[in-house]
Amino acid sequence: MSQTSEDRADALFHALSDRTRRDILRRVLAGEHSVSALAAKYDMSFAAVQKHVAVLEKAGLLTKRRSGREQLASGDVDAVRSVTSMLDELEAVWRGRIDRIDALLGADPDTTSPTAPPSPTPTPKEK
Amino acid sequence: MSQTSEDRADALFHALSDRTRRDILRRVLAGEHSVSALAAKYDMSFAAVQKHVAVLEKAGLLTKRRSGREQLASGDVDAVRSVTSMLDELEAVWRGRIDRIDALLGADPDTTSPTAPPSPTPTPKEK
DNA sequence: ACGACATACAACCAAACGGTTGTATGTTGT
DNA sequence: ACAACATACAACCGTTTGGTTGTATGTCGT
Repeated sequence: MSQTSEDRADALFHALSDRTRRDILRRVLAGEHSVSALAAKYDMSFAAVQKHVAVLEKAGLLTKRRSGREQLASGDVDAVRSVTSMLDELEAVWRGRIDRIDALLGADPDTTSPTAPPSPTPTPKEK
Repeated sequence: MSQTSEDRADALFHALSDRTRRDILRRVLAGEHSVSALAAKYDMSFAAVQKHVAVLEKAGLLTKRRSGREQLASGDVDAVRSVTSMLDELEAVWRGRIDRIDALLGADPDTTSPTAPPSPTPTPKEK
């Protein structure tokens, strides 16, 4: 029921734990790519790549947009940033200042990030 | 055989993809804990927790140090930072600043042209 | 209308994962 | 010496993962 931040973290880190998916993510962060354009880059079946794209999409790391018969995928940099902030939280624990573990989901105002755009809360989704 | 950076990324993200392991990592980043002290915190067998610790150790996220009959684990914040820098690299790709990353991508100048901002933003980077 | 293309999805399979119990080995305190 | 503790590790088991092939549906160009 409750979409805990841990559920989301599970999905994000799991999605990032495969090198093909990380590579796909790099490409779609650089620009839109259709699923078949992506599939052409890898030595595996189209269906396999399609599954990888689906994993990334469910984790919120990319979004798809239909254009005719193609499905164009683009990376969501905010999701990447949300992972970064989870790691920053770990680093904060290391420094000894355990702010509030449950503040990990968002609303973390005092983030000393050099390029901090005002888009904290990642896309809420269900699983 | 030297493990490639992708192998290392696989291990790091996989290690972080389990919530119990993330919780263990938080604890050992805050301070040293013996394996049995960690195991006492979770509703699972000692062996299960021991396996989680081993996964974190193989990924380089924690190190163990023997003290008598106990094995004291502490988190390695540098490993956490290395993950952060991987994500920063992804964000750099998103910004269009593909420094030497296209070499990692395989250097296929094919579908790369969509959103290419010619903005030479002198944002500082660290890795 | 039709064929080639783009995607979606089900069924299947081997391997890896996350857990268990059991056993072995070393360490500490009495 | 010995019992309790701390750890390591093997064997096993059900589920998930990452891949395959096959089939179905929708879209574009001619």
